Amino acid sequence: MADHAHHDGPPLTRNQQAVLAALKGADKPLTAYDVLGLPAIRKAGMKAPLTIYRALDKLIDQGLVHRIESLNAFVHCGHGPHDHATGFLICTDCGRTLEVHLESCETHLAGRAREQGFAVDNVRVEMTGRCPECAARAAAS
Amino acid sequence: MADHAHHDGPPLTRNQQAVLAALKGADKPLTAYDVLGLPAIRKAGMKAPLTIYRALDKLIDQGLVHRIESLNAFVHCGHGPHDHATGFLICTDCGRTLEVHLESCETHLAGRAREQGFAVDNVRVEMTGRCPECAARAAAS
DNA sequence: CCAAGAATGTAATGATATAACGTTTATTGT
DNA sequence: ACAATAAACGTTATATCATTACATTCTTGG
Repeated sequence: MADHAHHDGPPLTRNQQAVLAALKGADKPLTAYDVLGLPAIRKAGMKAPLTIYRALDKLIDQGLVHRIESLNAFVHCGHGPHDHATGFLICTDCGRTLEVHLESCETHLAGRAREQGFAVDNVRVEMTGRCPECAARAAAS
Repeated sequence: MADHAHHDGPPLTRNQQAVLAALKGADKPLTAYDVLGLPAIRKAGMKAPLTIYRALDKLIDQGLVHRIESLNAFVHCGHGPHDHATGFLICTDCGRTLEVHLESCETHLAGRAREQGFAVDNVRVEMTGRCPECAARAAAS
């Protein structure tokens, strides 16, 4: 099996692979400096923030990683590349995020924009709240 | 007329008034350091970033100002305080933003979250693209 | 007035992100 | 294969965004 099973962009470089693997292995979004601090990343020889940001930029271009604006953090896109808008559910208790696809909503949102004469390129939705586990734990207490 | 016509929260302090006035006078979102650099702000005696951030925090609490996450910038809420979600249309050419209300969309978005067992507190939507003026200018060239 | 809480001032620092420049590695055309 | 080009990378410094810590002043209710 190729090292880019769901992916038809250019093959990933060593640095890009290392950063993508780091995000895949994390259970929540990581900042660039979080990534930089990981042993596996240091082992791969990456030691400057710019190295991480460059890899992240490419991964984002290819749709393999998303940036969570309100956290200044990055998360692996579990659904593989896709072209419709995505939303993120961010748990304020545990910090984990869930990605939701917004096929239908996107049309609606972009429509609200078009009413204003605005030509939309990109839609980002971030919602904070409690994930099922944390909501349950809070209810139990 | 009182100095808080559409507003029933606590009266604004001098610093808060100065920062709010700065944002009202700007034609696009300002960063905290943009605000700090304004002559009117220096005249008001504010000279440290923290002073600006503290005022912004209070204004945001009261719904008079919104933070645009993807710009790390702040904008006056032209609609007065409100409790439904808002979206921002951010022009990538001129940097101006338009605020749109998402009464109907919010339900939809929160519904997508609820499907996942997620209890949503807060919804933020940011869309990038071209404003009517910049789209027209681009088409003309 | 006086105590309590909120807001502010000041300095230092922490956290996030990019610029500038040179070198190395990969790709492409011939 | 080889040179030309482009992409990625390394290194250092720096720019940009935000908070901690602690002392002081202002406001407000008793």
